[in-house]
Amino acid sequence: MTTILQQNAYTPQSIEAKWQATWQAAKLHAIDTANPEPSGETFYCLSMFPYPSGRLHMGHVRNYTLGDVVSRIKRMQGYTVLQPMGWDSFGLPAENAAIQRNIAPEAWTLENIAYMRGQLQRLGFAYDWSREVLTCQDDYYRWTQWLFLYLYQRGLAYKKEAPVNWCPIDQTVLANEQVIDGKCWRDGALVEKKRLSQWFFKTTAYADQLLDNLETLSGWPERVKTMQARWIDRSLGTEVKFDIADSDFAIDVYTTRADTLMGVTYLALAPEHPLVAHVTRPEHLAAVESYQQEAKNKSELDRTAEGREKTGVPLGSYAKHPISGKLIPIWVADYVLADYGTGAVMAVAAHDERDFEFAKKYNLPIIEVISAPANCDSGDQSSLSNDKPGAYTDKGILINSGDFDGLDSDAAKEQITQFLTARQLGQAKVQYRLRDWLVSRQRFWGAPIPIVYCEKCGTVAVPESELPVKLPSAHDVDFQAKGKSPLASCDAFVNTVCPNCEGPATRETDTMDTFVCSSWYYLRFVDPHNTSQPFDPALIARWLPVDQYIGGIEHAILHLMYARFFMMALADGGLTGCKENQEPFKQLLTQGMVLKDGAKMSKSKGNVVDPDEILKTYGADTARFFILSDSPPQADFDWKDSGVEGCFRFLQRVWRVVSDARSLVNLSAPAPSILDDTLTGNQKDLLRMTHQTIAGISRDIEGKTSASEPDLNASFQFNTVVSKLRELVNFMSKHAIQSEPGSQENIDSSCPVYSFAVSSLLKLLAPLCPHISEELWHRLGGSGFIHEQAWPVADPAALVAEHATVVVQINGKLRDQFEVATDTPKEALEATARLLPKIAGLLEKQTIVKTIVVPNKLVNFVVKPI
RNA sequence: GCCGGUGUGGCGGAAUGGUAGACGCAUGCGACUCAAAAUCGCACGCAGCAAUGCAUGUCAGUUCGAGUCUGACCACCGGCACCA
Repeated sequence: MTTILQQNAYTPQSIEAKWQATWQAAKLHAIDTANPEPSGETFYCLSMFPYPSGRLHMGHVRNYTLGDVVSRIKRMQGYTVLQPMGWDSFGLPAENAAIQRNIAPEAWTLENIAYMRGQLQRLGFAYDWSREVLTCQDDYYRWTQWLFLYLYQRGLAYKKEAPVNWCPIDQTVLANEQVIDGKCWRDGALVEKKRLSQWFFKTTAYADQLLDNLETLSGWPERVKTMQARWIDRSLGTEVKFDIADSDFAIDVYTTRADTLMGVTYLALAPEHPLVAHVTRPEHLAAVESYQQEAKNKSELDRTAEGREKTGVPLGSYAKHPISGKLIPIWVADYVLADYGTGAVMAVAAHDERDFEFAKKYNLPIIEVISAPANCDSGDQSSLSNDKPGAYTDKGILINSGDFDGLDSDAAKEQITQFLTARQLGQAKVQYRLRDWLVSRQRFWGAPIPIVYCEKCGTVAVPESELPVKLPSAHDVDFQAKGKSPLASCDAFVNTVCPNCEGPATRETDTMDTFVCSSWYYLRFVDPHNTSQPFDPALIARWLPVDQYIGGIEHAILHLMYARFFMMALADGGLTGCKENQEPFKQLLTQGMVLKDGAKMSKSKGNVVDPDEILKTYGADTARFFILSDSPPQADFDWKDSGVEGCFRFLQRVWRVVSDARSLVNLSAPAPSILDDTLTGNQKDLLRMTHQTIAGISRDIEGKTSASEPDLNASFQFNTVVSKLRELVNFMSKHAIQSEPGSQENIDSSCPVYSFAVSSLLKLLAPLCPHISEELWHRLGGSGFIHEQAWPVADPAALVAEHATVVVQINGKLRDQFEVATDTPKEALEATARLLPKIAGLLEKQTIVKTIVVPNKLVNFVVKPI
């Protein structure tokens, strides 16, 4: 039995648990993706699923609150909303726990998931838990393996030996995208280069599509698109072949400046270039080899350090210029990167800063072939001086270039490329910075790569019927195996029979990068229990792309590009329902970080806020309300304990304002009309205020659009939603009294206007604070769940105020103001303004040049002295 | 260096080209209370007793009117960086 006292106090903990259980029992958030409501449109709202690290942090709370509010609003607006949740549950920390604490990775992972799932439930998120997926379970990773084979069969997965990034701490290779400033993205260890045979996904096959499609993603933040574009970095240039004198070899170089071809004075090869060994003159061999060794010993970071002095040694051999036939010395220099272009460059010292620096240092000739256009006075016009401070790198007019003299750079690029192509000395070439995605990992806790090596048949794909290739038990592997996958230590796993010839064979022992698992989870959520295929393409056609995706900016390149690659590759095989369905995420919101008192939360600083503590003290509604309040979602959010207090106070006020009047409020009463003349002035004011709040909040959640330049990035302005809810509650608590009749000043709580205000408030608050609004809704006798109610719609007639404050300006400066009835004619406004004593005084001895009148807003007198 | 973003009180932040600082936090004063907490009320950009003046990173421009539009610059944050 609850006592009167308890009924009157706001005790979030008991309310929240009760409603969470009730909603779950009523399957309020479960949907059938195969049969969405016939009437409603679908809306797929997805937050990036978490890695089960142990417990939620405030970044999760912010991410998932944003997604939950969007989902709940869309549902009230009539959409069939899919909001699933799952776990990105393969990964290294589980393995480290196994090593350090002797817990099996699976046990550690499942324990964390159980705890974190409980936290998500206590926060009241409206997930359809029947769709939960764990990427580490074989009913999921069997399809990750299936998709690997799908890519393999389409030539998009291949194995090759290549210099790869090796992290000495994680004891595994890394993708290019996982190396930041030469260091491992996870632990900051200096990455080493190793030559290994590894599996790659051919992301470069989609380089153009990944780049070009960015333009269609109008719902993505500009900075994410820019980051991806620069990562892919397409450049259009020319490959030029240089024959080597007295040799059968030729060196291909890549250049974007074919117009400078006649200015080439040497060639430079990367130390790793395979031809170095073949074209070095015997007398130079010792010096070249020692230079190569030196380069090898330097770390990636050292080699690319900013402002480093360029070095190199000559090979003693010469190349023939493809047009002039002149002999050009060949050098090896470590400023040339082995893995961009052809690993060799034609050096044009006069027009490239790096080549210029190198030529100066080693006294190589500098030939100017581009002069600044005549109408451009920036460049140094005096020709061939030896003491130029630097290279002229802009476009210009060709000189010293024989038949090409006088052309401008753009025309020259084209004509020189044509000239070379006709003689088979070169060709136009597109070059990307993007590399193929290295997906092999020498780790245990990941999806095994479903490949078998047979002595007779070679590399053989595991047949679909034999999937999943299951991970062995953690007891049977040695996690400490250095430099190779722990799976290689498990004979029972390694030794198998060839699916082709049934002869002895061994399994691939590497597992897949966990980013492979997370590249397709948004597809599985639509059809999570399918046992015959990863997902039904017909369902994908209906639900994809994800309407709203929400997550951290740290995935701007990694996850978001891999997922786009997957979707494109699947679209080409018809697995996404139709070929056009090739982008996974229509709208993307990248939320800012959660800070504490202006600083990044970190364990070492001891300023981490634990969501559990907040839940215990204030409840989920307060936590949700606060994290939505102070900053727009894209900006960083500063967690302040006093701010949480303020939000808790606010919800207590809502509780009081609503429940004080609960016997008088009638939620089923029809909404009063603003035209009803029996309403008092104050009642009309509250009615207008309520409609204005509905209109304002509805606008804030649709994203900003200005008439002149629609901002297509829908931004959810939940911080201003919070402000508007506070204003409405302020207004209500100021004007409401409890059934004290006869007062004209205040609003009787029993009047229909008050009931309307209360029901609107609860509906507007429901997506943000689902528990308190549900509780109050029921206490006031509302029918059904509040989350099933229709989103309120503002009455345009009630948005017009009765009075307007008109501002009077003189020469644009504010001088006075007055109140008038709305829509008072211009002439009357001007006349009234002139007669204001203050204005009249100021207008003396002035000539009015012009008067601007904006109805309901202002009167501006433009004056000058007589 | 290149690319992107952001600059508004003590703080987080509001402002369809039309009253800059909504809403909140912090602070101060007052009411209630034996007292405290809670709650409620008032004040709160800067200078000034006031009238008033000055204020949205800086400098120009457009406009009757600019935080908002245009141009140049500065600062900070983020991404990439010897990419030929």
